[in-house]
Amino acid sequence: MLHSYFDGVMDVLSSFAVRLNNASCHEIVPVSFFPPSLCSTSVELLCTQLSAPGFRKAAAYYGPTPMGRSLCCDKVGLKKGPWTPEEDEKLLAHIEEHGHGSWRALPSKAGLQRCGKSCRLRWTNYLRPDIKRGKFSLQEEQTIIQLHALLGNRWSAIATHLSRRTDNEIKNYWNTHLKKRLAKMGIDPVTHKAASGAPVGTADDVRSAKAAASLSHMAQWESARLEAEGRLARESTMRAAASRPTSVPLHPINLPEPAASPCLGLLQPWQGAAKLDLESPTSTLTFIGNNNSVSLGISEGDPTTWRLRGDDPEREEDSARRFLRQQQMQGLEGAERGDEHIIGCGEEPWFQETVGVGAGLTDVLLAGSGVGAHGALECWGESGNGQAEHGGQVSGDGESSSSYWSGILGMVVSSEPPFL
DNA sequence: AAACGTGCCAACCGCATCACC
DNA sequence: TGGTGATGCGGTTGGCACGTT
Repeated sequence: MLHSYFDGVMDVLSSFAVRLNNASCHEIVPVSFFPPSLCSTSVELLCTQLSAPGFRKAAAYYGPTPMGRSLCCDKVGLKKGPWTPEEDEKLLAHIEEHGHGSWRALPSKAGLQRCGKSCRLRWTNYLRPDIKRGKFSLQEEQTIIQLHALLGNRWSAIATHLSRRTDNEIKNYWNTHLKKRLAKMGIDPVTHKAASGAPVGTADDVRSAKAAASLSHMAQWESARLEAEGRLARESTMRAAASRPTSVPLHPINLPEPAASPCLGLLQPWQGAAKLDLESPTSTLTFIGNNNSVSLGISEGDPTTWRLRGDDPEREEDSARRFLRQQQMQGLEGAERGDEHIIGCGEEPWFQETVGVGAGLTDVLLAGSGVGAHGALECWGESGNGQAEHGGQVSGDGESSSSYWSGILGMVVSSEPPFL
């Protein structure tokens, strides 16, 4: 049995005359490849044969293992670990010239002894030219916390709200910094609830309850808004496509892959929605309470400005009216009292211009809770190194960092996970 | 100076989902 | 419609850097 098995292995390997150098036995054949009953001497003997010219790394192409599971290309024979500058250079040069195309095919084309998966990761998490690196700003931190409260560990969705940050970077930052800080403050970083017995929430239960209600409502609000937006976006796209010459792109042509809409990104995890075919870096929704006039729009900031706002006022108003009715039925006051709620990426220039520094999701989250302005916005002051991060309502009186976290605390305390 | 502990982050792994046939 | 390969995503790990003892 054993004999025939390894005969089979050798036959298969023989069919691949892959000549590669400098690979040790265990680099070309995974340990799991061998039956546990095989003694180490036999393994070494077999390895010696496998290491012979013509057999090296051929196991990478071998099919089912004795366990019946096919081997992934990156399990065997290919280089792992940190990337060298030379490899980076090769990968960059190849992608700049040809694009990445099929990641699986890329390594051989680029002359890299890596699997496609590794190349993709290296590109998306490190080499991509539009990646922002370095210290996270307070605003980015706040955005991450807010979105995490809404989305949970959906790092890719969160990353779409933090332009130029990768999901991996955000995930790492959360795990190494933010989670610990929340935990220190007595907040469960998973549920964003006050941990039992923690000092959090003892000051003002009513306020906490309102914050929870606000956050929960926020999720519902966003869901309804996105539903309307998604429909509008699809319709607008179709209209735009029908009326626009085909040579006029929606997106800058030099963008290889337009960034997915953050807000549309939110929609998917919440509603399990299918992919929408419209991308924009944000969307805005404005309610003006007195006359129930509503504008629902999707806009994209510079340099690629195209607006759907007002494309079809009747339809937009219909969507928003329905949403307003829904909110009224839920006893929501915020949408009716003239507040302007705009959700988006707080760090984006368009966002700053539209709603002012420091506003945005936080406002919405805190609207009606009594926490808002003093809870979170005023405390956006200084980062750890003392550098002013935001021009908004910085207290400037030394509260800065601590009050910032107090604001976060007020926001997330006792909140319920959305849509569960 | 050495040993040890901790923080950090790039990279890996496995599963889920998508796309294509 | 099911199968298969490609890709995306989130959890986890390995190893380096730095601080502490």
